[in-house]
Parts: sequence; C-alpha cells; structure tokens
Amino acid sequence: MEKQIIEYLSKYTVITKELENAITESAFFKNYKKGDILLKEGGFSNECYFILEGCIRSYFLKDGEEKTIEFYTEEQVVTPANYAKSIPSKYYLECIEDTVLNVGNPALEKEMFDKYPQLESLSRVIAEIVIANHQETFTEFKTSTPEERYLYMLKTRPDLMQRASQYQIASYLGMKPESLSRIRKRLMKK
Amino acid sequence: MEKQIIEYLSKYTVITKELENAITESAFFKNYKKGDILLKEGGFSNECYFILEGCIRSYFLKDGEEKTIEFYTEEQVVTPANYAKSIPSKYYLECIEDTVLNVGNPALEKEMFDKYPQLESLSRVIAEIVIANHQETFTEFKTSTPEERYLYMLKTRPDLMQRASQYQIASYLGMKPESLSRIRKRLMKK
DNA sequence: TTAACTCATTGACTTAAGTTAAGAAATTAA
DNA sequence: TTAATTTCTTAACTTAAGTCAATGAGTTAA
Repeated sequence: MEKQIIEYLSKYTVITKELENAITESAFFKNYKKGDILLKEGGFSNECYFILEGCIRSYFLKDGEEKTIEFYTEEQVVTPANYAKSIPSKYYLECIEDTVLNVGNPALEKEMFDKYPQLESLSRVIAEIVIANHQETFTEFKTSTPEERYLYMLKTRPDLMQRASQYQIASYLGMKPESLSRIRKRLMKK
Repeated sequence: MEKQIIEYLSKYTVITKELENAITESAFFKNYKKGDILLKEGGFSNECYFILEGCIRSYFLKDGEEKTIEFYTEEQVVTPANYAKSIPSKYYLECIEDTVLNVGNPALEKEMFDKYPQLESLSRVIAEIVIANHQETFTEFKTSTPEERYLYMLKTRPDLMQRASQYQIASYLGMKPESLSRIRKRLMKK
C-alpha cells in the first residue's frame, strides 16, 4: 500500500532509503464508501489526500445544480483549496466509488518538509507540472466545441466515462446532460 | 526596480535581509518593445520571467487563428511550460506592450534554491496558490455563458480590456471576435 | 416484487454563437 | 498625408446548445 506513494514520487526523483522509510512509517490511511463526503461546501479542511484506489469528485451547487469541478483518481493528489486555512470551502469532495486514501495534515507535512527538504523541493516540482498540465487542459477546453471536449475526454480520461454518471460528466464538460446525450447520439451515427 | 520583487515575495513570508541582498544582487533585467517575441512555437526556453512592467500574452495557432492562452501583467511570474526542458514550446510568448522583465534561468534558480531553501519553500507555496486560483478561474469559465465570462473578466481583470485588442480578448474568452462585438453591443443597451 | 426515485433520452422550441461576407474605423507605414 | 493594413462592427444565415416537458430505463429501498 505504501509502495504506491514511493513509486509515484520515484517518477520524479530518486527517493533515498531513509526518506522512503520516513514516508512509509508516517503514512496514514483511510477507507471510504461510495457516496461518502470528505468535505462540505462551507466546511473546513485540515487534510490532504493521495488516492491509492477509487475516485473523488469535487463539485459545488449553482442554480440548484451540481457543477463538477474535477475528478481525481489513482495516483492523484487532492489538496482542498482551503487546506490548512481558516476559510470555508467553496466546494464538496465526494467519493463516487469506494476509495482508499493516504491522508496528510499540515503538522505532518511541516515536520516532513523540515526534516527532508528534498521532499518539499519535489513538491514544488510536481506543483509546477500540475500547473502546466492544468493550463493545457484549460486551453484545450477554451478552444474546443462541446463535442470536441467530449472526444478529448474520451481520449485522455476514458476510465471516467465508466466511473462517473452522465450528468456529472456533463457539468464537468461545461454542458447540460441533455446536450451530452445528444452529442453521444450524434457520434453513434458516424 | 529590485524592490518590486522583494515586495512581491514579502506578501507571502518574511524575507531576511540576507536573502533580500542575494536576490537584489543576482537580479537581471531585460527590456522589450511592444511586439517583441520572447518565445516561438517550436522554440526552446531557458528563461523564466517576473514582470515588473508591461504585458505578455501567450498564444498558439489553431485553424490559422491566434488562440490566446493567458495574459500576464505586473507582479506575475511567467514560466514557459518547456522551461529547462528539451522539448519544443507549444506556444508563443509576445510582449503586447513595452515590457520590463526580471529574468531567471535554471542555473541561477538552482543556486538560489540550494543556498536559500526557504526560497524554494516559498516557491512551492506560491505554486499551490497559483493552482488554486487557476482552478477557480477554470471553474468560473466552465459554468458561465460567453456573456458572463466577459463580465467576469471585466470585473477581475479590467486593465486588460484597455491593454489587449478585441480579437485577443475574444480568443482568451473562448469566442469569436464577432461574438464579443455583439456581446458588447448587447450590454451597452442594458 | 413492487413502488419510488434517480438518471438518461427524446422532442419541440428558443436563443445565441459560429460562419461568411461586406464595409467602417483605427492604426501603421510609406 | 495618404495609402495600406489591421481591427472592429454589422447583417444574413446556419448550427447547435439551452430550456421545458414528457417518457423510458435503471436503481434502490420498502
């Protein structure tokens, strides 16, 4: 179980045996059931997550509808925007499958960063990769039609098509469920 | 001139006199004219920038049209996605005004991070803030109509309305220049 | 096993963005 | 200062997404 985290980090840099042990020993896990809410809109957060198994969806309510912000799956880090801050969350975090998480907190994070500066350095590098990836996704979104966005998602995150419901996917793609239904029908014929 | 960088960093943490001096002494500036290209699509980059004055636009070509990815203005950091990597850039960086930049490079960055770990720590913190801000912008974009997106930009980045041309703003907002023109006309009447 | 509920599909209609093309306005260069 | 070029606006038309409403399919719970 701990291995997954080490494997993930090892993609970016060499993890010394010492650091590996420190991470393994301090690792803390939690299990959630499908439908469990990790964070509520208006709530506070002192936890960040690394997904070992399962899927988390972030969403908020607008005009009485759920608007999906993001889907997080295996090997992804979820840091609530209000993590370690005393401001209320703007969104929900919900497990849309049974989910196993590695859970972090500000105190542990600080302790680890102080003890192993290379870990904070690695976090910076990963954060910058996340920024670059995010910008690419956003750009793709802005320059595409709803149909193209659906096709792009099919190509880049095909697993989500099975894991999430259509109305969740629709709002993630910035469209109405009816439109997604029609797009799928249209593409069937081709 | 150096003061701006120190002021910017001081928003997030206390900058010791020693670090301030190190930053000030190693700071390197460049001046550009309106229209100058900092990076070409397909080109390589070993520079990152902190904008002291002016405006940089990132864009690429799709279907023969310029698609604006982002506008960067005073106090913003521009790190090309291929910075310090041997992969070609997917986009252009263009000064849309006369611009004054503080220029960084991988070697200097490494030297400073090694000497002042708190600077790398700060970079991580800022990177995470950038991620949170970016996600909020993307979410706002996804859940809004083109007209709402225009109004949102008017509210959050009013200066850009003067600094960039309409076709640049239109593609930044994910619409055609004709649509932006019509939206503006529609809003005039209200 | 049925009843209740949620989710997905379909159809008719409305609305606004895309497309194409022309011309006006503004900017830049000769 | 004029000519050339670029940018912006407008109009007519096409296309597809949003809206509203009904129905069908699938899931969950009594």
